[in-house]
Amino acid sequence: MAVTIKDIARKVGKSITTVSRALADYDDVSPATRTRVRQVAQEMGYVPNFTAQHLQKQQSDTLGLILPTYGPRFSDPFFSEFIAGIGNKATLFDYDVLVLTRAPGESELLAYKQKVQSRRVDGFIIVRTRRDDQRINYLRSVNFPFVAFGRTQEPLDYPYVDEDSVSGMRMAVDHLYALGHRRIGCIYSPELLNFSVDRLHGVRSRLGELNLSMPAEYFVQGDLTQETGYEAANILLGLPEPPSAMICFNDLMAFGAMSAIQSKGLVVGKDISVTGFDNIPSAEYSHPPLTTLFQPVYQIGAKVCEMLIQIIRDEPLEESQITLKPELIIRESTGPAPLLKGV
Amino acid sequence: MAVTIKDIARKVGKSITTVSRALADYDDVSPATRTRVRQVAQEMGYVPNFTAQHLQKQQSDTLGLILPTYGPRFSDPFFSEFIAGIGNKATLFDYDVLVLTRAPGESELLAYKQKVQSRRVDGFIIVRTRRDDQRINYLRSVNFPFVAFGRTQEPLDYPYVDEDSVSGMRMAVDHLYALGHRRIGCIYSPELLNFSVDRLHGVRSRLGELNLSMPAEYFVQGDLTQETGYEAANILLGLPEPPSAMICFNDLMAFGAMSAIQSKGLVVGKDISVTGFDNIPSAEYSHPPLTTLFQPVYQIGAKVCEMLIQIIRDEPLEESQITLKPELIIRESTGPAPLLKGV
DNA sequence: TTGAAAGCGCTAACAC
DNA sequence: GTGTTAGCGCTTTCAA
Repeated sequence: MAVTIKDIARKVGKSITTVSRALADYDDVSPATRTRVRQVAQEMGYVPNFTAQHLQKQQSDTLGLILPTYGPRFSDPFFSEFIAGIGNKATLFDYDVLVLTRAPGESELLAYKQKVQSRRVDGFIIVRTRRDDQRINYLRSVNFPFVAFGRTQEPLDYPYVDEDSVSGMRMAVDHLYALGHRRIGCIYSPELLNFSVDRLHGVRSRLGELNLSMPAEYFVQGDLTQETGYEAANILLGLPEPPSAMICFNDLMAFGAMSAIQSKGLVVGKDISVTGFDNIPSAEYSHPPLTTLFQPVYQIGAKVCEMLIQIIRDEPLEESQITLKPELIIRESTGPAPLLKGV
Repeated sequence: MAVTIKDIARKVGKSITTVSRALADYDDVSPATRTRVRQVAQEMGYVPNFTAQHLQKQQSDTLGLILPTYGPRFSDPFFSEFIAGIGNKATLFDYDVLVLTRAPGESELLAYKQKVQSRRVDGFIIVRTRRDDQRINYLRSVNFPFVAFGRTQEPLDYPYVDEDSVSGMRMAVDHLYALGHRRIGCIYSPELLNFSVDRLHGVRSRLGELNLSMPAEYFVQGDLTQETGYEAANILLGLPEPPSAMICFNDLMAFGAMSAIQSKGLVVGKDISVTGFDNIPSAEYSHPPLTTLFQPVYQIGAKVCEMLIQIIRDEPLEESQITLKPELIIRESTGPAPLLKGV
């Protein structure tokens, strides 16, 4: 069985109190005792019992992350990178990360409540914020520590890191416009997600300023998977007058779109241009390499995690609402518009 | 502050013991008391304190998963799907999953030891087994519950789920052979990973039986990322006599390889054939769609999780060592060999 | 400098 | 059917 401070106390011939203090580096233990205790602890392979320690301290040193999973095939590289960012930073500060999976909705919210009330975690990281986000509403209402990746539609006062989707999308539009594209289609994501709305706004506002037409059928919704990107692109390609460029709301859908375009015998970056969002590692090695907006997901995960730990520890945040400018990475999936029309 | 059984006891006018028993559905509480207690608990929004409960029960109802992360850009869809499988199954059985990230090596092993000794988790799920796996050696040595996805080189007695890499690869070789390919290259993965060795063996053994030559330069190592798949394919393409087909040890590397081939103006499935392994969702929507070996990662995650819970609960396993036959999914990335040589 | 004792919130053996 | 009591492993007053 596991070694406890009792075992150490017995061996050293001191009380458990002394052992506890020696281990915790209190200054009221004699150096001799301290040394002896620590040595014996080492020898016996003592590791504090996590549960006991935390029952006493009334904290768990654990961060919660509830992944919004939809279907069973949940394979978005976005999340593994985000988890890596969180995990590595948490390790640095001696926190653990509890990862749950829930489909958005009632059971998801229940999981938040249950974890909060059972004191299972000290704080939450919220990912993929929704326009009106019940998770955030709840955590705010009970004043429980959390940091979100993303904003909500109403500007609320809570700590987050987000990218500036609007300006990102405006950059994408500008890039395509400069290449001569005048018919620009868009494969967007569910409007439940707040970034979808921002990105849509970015696309639409810039398109409008440039006096480009934006017929309703140029906007097709996907669900951020490669599959729906493929299908959406096929819909766009089937239009009487298909767009010469497609703005996709993430890289995965962009890959699907490229694939659909290529299946029709068209060349991406020549016949039809495609842009993505995220710049997942694959984006650099797709064919053709993908023009996309770089969002440092790993760093954002790390940052969000660090902020949360600071909040839990009651340390002041230098900045509690961070908005990052995405960077447009131009690769070969975008090129000059094939036929310049209406210039 | 959170409601405790003490609060309920006070309100109901009973002892905390009775409350505890009523809540736990013991049969020695009067129906009236039980009903009353439960109702009050409900009203007050009582949620048991996780830590206290588990200090007492000497278990954590938590499963550990330590992800072997290398660089910062850890974005393998394999893992998000695996996590989803584990997470959803764990939810079903009321377990939580603790996810850590560690680069393979000393600190990783230390994390295992630390979590075991602090009783932080009740069991571990091991992913991507190594040939001689220290994690497994350790957990076996301390007799701590775990289930692995994958085997080790020495057949050890521990519970696992694995795919039959050898026969999978033999199927891939056969498929290419039937298409007329005689020069078959291979983009493999680090031999530290046990499946790499198995897959290599599968490729080599079948190639040998078919009397096909396998020059050393036809075997290039990658690290399972798209990037290295791209680079490895370029090496193969630069050979004086490049292979007409490339067998890749996962889908991501296959995508990279396809991209490299296409960058050279060659057509995948016509000039050069490519196969993958995993069948991640993207495989169906790549261009061309990828011929690959299907490994049901989500289901494996779920299965491994379920087995672990059974072990923790001391329930008998119907089968403790499961080997799944991968299924060859033929798509357009493979086609007839361009020039039939040496037939 | 050290130890006894209380208590974190809960469960369970035992007595009534 | 219910309460008393002890105890899970640890931290932390308080007293010596």
